[in-house]
Amino acid sequence: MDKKVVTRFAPSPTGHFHVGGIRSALFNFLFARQKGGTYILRSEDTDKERSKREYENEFLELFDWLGLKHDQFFRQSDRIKVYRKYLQKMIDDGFAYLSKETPKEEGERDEVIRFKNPNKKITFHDLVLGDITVDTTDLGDFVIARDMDEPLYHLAVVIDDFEMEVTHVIRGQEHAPNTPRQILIQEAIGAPRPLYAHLPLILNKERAKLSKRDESVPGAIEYKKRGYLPEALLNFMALNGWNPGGEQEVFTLSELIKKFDISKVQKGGGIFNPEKLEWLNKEHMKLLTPAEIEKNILAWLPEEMRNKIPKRPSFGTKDGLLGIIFERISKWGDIKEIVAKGELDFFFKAPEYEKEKLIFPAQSGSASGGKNFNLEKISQNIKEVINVLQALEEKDFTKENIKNALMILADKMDSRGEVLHPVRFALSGLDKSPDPFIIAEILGKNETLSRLQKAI
RNA sequence: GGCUCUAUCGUCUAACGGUUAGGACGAGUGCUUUUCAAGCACUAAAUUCGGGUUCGACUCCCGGUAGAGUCACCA
Repeated sequence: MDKKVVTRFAPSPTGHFHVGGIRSALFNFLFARQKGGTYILRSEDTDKERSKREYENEFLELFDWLGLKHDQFFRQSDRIKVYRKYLQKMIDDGFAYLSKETPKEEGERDEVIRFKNPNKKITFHDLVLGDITVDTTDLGDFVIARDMDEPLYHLAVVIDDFEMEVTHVIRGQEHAPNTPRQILIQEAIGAPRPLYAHLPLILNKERAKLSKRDESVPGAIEYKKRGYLPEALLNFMALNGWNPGGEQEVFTLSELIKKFDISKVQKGGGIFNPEKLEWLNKEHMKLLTPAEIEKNILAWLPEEMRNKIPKRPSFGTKDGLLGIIFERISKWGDIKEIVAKGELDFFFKAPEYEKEKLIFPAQSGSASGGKNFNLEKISQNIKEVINVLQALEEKDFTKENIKNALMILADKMDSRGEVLHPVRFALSGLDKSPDPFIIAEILGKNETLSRLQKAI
């Protein structure tokens, strides 16, 4: 029988968590879930100077939002006694020793604990990279602890993975060169060697590793703040450096759990592509139920709009107000942007505009152009529109009926824009807007007629 | 610089000795009852370079080149 799978993701709370870490966490999570194993989250805060609880809280919030639920949680600063025990044993067994030092930098001790390097070649098998051999002689007798109560990263990691019975160490490729020294420590404390899988790095546009200080790609929690969908982000991260083989690109978390295959992980690093994330997010939004979409759009709308929103019968449909907003965004946060640009204002109050703008703009390249039209002609057209719309009953004031009525008029003109544009502009006050029929329906008969009247 | 790793369209990737080298994002063009958005269709776009091995190489081997990572009393 195989041992029960145990994976772990071990971030250090020394800065804002970056998106690259999401994928490491995700792959550990996927692998454990798929194998019915355990997924451990471990906060590596042995560096007292730089570790901050606020950063830990940040990634805790992030994983909660993403739905990457861990089975166990550990904090290394809670385990100092454990490390001390192993440290003492290593010293007793001659694998480590106290070393007198001359401090080179401020804060450095004059006595540290060094690992007695046996200076040998270590070969380990990597599930992604294959066999890797490194001569550890270059490492020298490296420092494993400042003192008995201040272990350093490599020591703490090895002890924790051993005690927590971690079977698979899945982490970023930047750790690959460090692996041999961790193996050395394992051998010294008699720990079994876990299976390693070093993931390709996620790079920024400059092809450099994503880091906590990177400005070009925002910190992970930003994606929550900007209204991305957790599953979309996860889906996107999964597809950077891994691919199940088919042509499907949109996956839910449970599909990812089923399809994940560590042998299909890429070797080379991949650049983080924000446009693709944007597209994928929209794809996941389309998977939401109408009720979920309504709830989210309403939640992201400013309060004053939310309270005054015109709820026509068409409200929740593709051609209703929600539909209009939905097709213009690819993440919830975009709502704030279109609101800021004033693109929604006309639904809430009659637009102000210069009357000349009612004139259908001359088509570029068209010989006849729009010069023939003047305000009188436009005014005449709008009057006819009003007459036609008057005839519609309040209950029949729907997109289809309005369109049928107006198109008859529009088709009589040299160009449909001669009537369609002034109507659209009178209703919206914008050069670019949804089509006039939809706007009219959303506004309702009274408001539509009043705005047209005003235009005249 | 030493060590380690990597290399298919601009980007993410498929093809694990035999394909007109496929898909997606993005871009461009066009269509769709004015515009915008959305949608649809089409187009352009890649095997880093040399050598081998083989009937046949994106695929295997060697070398060059390029890129990345790592060499802390950080993780």
